[in-house]
Amino acid sequence: MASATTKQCDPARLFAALADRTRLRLLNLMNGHEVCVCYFVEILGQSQPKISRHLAYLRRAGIVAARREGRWMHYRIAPPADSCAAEILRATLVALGRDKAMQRDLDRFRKACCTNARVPAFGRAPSPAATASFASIPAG
Amino acid sequence: MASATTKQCDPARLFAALADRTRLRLLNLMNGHEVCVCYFVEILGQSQPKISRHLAYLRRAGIVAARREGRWMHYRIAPPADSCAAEILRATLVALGRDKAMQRDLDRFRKACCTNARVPAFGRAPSPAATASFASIPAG
DNA sequence: TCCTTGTATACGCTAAAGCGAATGTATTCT
DNA sequence: AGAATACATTCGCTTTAGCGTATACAAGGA
Repeated sequence: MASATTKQCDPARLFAALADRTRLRLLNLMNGHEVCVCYFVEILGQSQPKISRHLAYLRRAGIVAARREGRWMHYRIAPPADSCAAEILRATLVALGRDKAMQRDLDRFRKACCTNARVPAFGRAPSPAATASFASIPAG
Repeated sequence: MASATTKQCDPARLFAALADRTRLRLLNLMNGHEVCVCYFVEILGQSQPKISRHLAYLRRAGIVAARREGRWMHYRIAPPADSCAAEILRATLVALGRDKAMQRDLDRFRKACCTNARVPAFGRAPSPAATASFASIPAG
């Protein structure tokens, strides 16, 4: 209980975490889902270390949380303890939902989920599971 | 009218503008007021070029607007055209209002406004004028 | 145990951000 | 016109961020 005062409400840190397009794309994909790293790599078309580093960044910023399942790591959005930070993140996710490129990412994500077993890149990776979404986005 | 589609809704740019403590302090002071540069310099205790550069940054990001009055420049928060960006900015200002250091800045600002003519640093600078505030902050 | 798979981290590099100091520019005062 | 005031911009420097490449680690399968 010593660290109950979460103390991480420094807004500049939060904004620094959000000030990168790749990280915003990751957050957008995690909006409402718990996503495996291999999905990020496939959908964003970026190198695995790059994805991994940005996920670590988001994790250190207290925005996302991770869960291991065998060899796979699942990432999800973690509601910040500070209500103001949570509100900013919520507004951000809504804004991302309006971005064309972000919508295309989600389209590819949905398609990948359907054809999971058929896409070689995903191997035997478990399918993404739904989480509480911060902002409901009409699908298209 | 050719640039009616404001197009500047790139979230990463907005967050980059917000990802600096000095700029957040400036925005906080502008919340509800149109503020002269000399006030920023005095209250933040930072060099004038530094203040000026950060104000220029915020202006290029489309977050603040400036108005000249004789030798003085007044800066104010400019509501972003994009509603999502505006919402993020609003939430940000609310968050800043909870920050201790930001509250102290506002205290010093209010005190400076009262003793305007007596503080040498302000010379004959006009007093700040109220603007629509994005987030009402209880002065406690 | 060795090999493979999925992910994280370390390293070296390049580009960009932020800063202080100096200088430039616009406006007013005398 | 010349000096003073208020602010903006430039320059050189240091720090930091992001990237690709290579490597380390962790778990499962053979």
